[in-house]
Formats: sequence, structure tokens, C-alpha cells
Amino acid sequence: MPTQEPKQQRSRQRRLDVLTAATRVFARDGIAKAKMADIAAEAGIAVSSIYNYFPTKQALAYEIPTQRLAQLYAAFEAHAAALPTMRARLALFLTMTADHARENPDWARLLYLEIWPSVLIQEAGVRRSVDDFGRIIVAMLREGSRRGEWSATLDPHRTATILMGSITHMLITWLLYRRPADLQAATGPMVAQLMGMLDA
Amino acid sequence: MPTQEPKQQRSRQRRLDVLTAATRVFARDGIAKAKMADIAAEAGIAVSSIYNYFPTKQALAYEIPTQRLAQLYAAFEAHAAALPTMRARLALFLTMTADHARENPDWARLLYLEIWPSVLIQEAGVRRSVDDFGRIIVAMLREGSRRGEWSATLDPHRTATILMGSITHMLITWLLYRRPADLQAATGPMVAQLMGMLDA
DNA sequence: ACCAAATCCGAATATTATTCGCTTTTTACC
DNA sequence: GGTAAAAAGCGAATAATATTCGGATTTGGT
Repeated sequence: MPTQEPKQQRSRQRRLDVLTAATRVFARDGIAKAKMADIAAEAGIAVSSIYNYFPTKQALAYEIPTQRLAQLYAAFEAHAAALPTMRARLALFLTMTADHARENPDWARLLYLEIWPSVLIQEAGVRRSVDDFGRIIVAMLREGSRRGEWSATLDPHRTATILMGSITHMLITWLLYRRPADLQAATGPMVAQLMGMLDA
Repeated sequence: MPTQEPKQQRSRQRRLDVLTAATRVFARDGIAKAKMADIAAEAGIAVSSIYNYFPTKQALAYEIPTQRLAQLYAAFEAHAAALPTMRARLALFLTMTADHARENPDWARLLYLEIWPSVLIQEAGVRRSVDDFGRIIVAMLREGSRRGEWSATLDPHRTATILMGSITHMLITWLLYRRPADLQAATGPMVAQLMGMLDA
């Protein structure tokens, strides 16, 4: 049960304060080194008060990616409906993913550098929303095959691995080393090259 | 200075014992949750003795990937020399990378799930050997362009991102979920599809 | 204005990485 | 083969920090 119903008005805001503060601190120091004291100071509350909202440091860390990922998926669905081809939708999804990371770098550091590829992702909530990423791509690849936009022999899982791996690897190197320097400019050609692969 | 010269005969073996034990424990519990006490027990020595060989838990964790990665690179160089085309060498490198992970799953969990994509990779030693991975691929892509094995307009960094990202993402899902169930069987088609991309 | 529940906090508690002081083993040299 | 210096070993402190606890304060509904 990731999100209990908030009991009081104040609680809702405090919970968000803690999440915002935690995102900054985790992104800066990494989950392991981050101190609850720093998060509490940044949120302007006592350390022990954090435990009114989150049972452990890890649970706090793991709740951060989920919400914004859901936002990304929802925003994508809204835009995708207008696009006629699966190819265009797929390209949009990859582009929006990169843009979303660029616009929320703290959140992205936490998701792509700490949580996504982690032994501890087994934790139910995060894993589900991360797995959705793969499911969305596989579904689009299948539908594109059905419609004849690309070869029906294309393996959807393997292709999804390539698409997801390429985008996340690009994001990881950008987050760690700022290469490419202009992520927005690099995303277009990257997506184009990946889409080109579908024609083989 | 990652590796001091070993002072005594006994020391050399103990150091390896600790590394072996640590690899198992880190792979099982993750670096953050792993206890030095467990590592010491598994290595059959006292906790405080570990500190004769490694200054901190993190330093211990970071020394594990480096050595085997160097082995992989060396083995690749030895085999690659016999191959005439860059295309064949590139395919070999990707295949050997996957095989290496399959044969050393504990080591691979540590490298691909904990260290590679991590805020903490800034630590000099690991980062260098991980960066070598990219350098090797980029160099092969450039040489292949020069020889006319594929288009000279192919961007080597972008293409390297796709190749590395795809392979590591395949390995990550295999390590976490055992998908694909038969990694060895899946590697061939994956490499083939990636190589096909070079012809576009 | 008042009550019950929710929220808040400072002070314990618990867990672990790391350090310290001392003992035992190894190595180098005669 | 005996011995002293160096290296390696250990158990018991120390220190840092996540988490729990008990009681004070605030909130929302009436």
C-alpha cells in the first residue's frame, strides 16, 4: 500500500515537502550516503517527523520515481491519441522520456542512476511502474507489426530492449558526464537512428 | 593507488578471499545492505582484519569490477586479432561481454546493477575501466567507417550508445528477472539485429 | 470552546562501519 | 635455527546515523 489516504490537510503538504527535499538530497548524495537529517533540515521539520509519512529511508526513496513516471505515461497517452502511426507514437514516447529527464534532472538521477538498475528494485511499487515502461513499448511494437508498419518477424521484446537500453544509456551518460552536452539536440537523431532500425 | 604491492605471501591469498566473499555478499544483498560482518564470516576472518586490505566498504566494492573487466578486454584483444573485419570484431566484443556476465553472475550483478550506473562511479578506478568499454567500441566503429564496412556518416558515439545500452539492458533484465531465460541463445539474435543497424 | 485524533518533536535505542591497542605470525638476516 | 622487525590478526571501543518512543502540540469537526 504505497499511498495511504492523507488524514489531515497539513499532512498532504508535509508529505510533498518531504518528497521534494528528499529528491534533492538523494540526487546530490545518492541514497546510501544521504542523511535523514539533511532531508529533514531541507524540508524544515524534525527528523522523526519524516517517519510519520514514510516507514524507512528506502521506502521514501522508492516513492519518488513512481509519481512522476505515472505523469509521463499519462502525458504520453494524451498526446499519442492524435498520432495516426505507431512509428510516430513510438518516436514520441522515446522523445518525451528524454525530455522528461532533462526537465527533472534530480528526479532522473534518482530513477536512472539509483533505482532502476538496482538489486533492490524488487520492491513492489517501483518495479511495477518501471515495468510499465517496457510494456508500453512492447505493445506499440506489436500493434505496429499487426498494422504492417514494419516486419511482422521483428521480435518485440528484443527490439524493446534495444529501444529502452539505448535511451536509458543516453540518459545515464548525460546525467553522469553531461555528454552529449545538448541532450535535447541529440535526442532527435538518436530516435531517428533507432526508428531506422525498424525498417531492416 | 588501487592495488598496493602485497607485502606477505599470506596477504595475497587473504586479499583474494575477501574479494571473493565480498562479491558473493554484495551480489546477494546489494552494497548498501551488505554487512561487513557477513563478508568477514564468509571469508573466515575477523571484521577488523578486512581493514588491513581495504580502507572502506566502498573501496572494497569498487575493486571487484576492475580486475575482471580487464580480463575481458585482454581476452577480447587476443581473439579479435584473428578476425579480418571490424564488423566481426564488434560482434565478438558484444558476444563476449554477454558470455562473461553469464559465466560470472555475482560479479555481473555487482557491476551492472550496483556500480556502472551509479552516482558513485565518479571514483577514479572503476570509472576508468568502465569508460574503456565505450572507448573500445567507438574505436572499432571509427575504423569500420574508415575501411568502408559501413557508412562514414554513422555517428560513432551515438551508435556506441545504442550498442552498449542494448547489451547492458539485456544483461540487467536477465540478472534481475531471468528474461530471456536462455541468455546465451538470445545473445546471437540480439547482436545480429544490432549489426543489421549498421547497414542503414 | 472542546474533544479526539493526528502531527510534531527531542531524547533514547539499535545497528553497523570504522578505529584502537595489543597479540600472534611471518619474513629477513645472522 | 634463533631473533628482531614488520606484517597480519583479533576483540573491544568509538562514532555515525537510521529508527523508535513518550509525551507535548496542533488540527478538524462539532
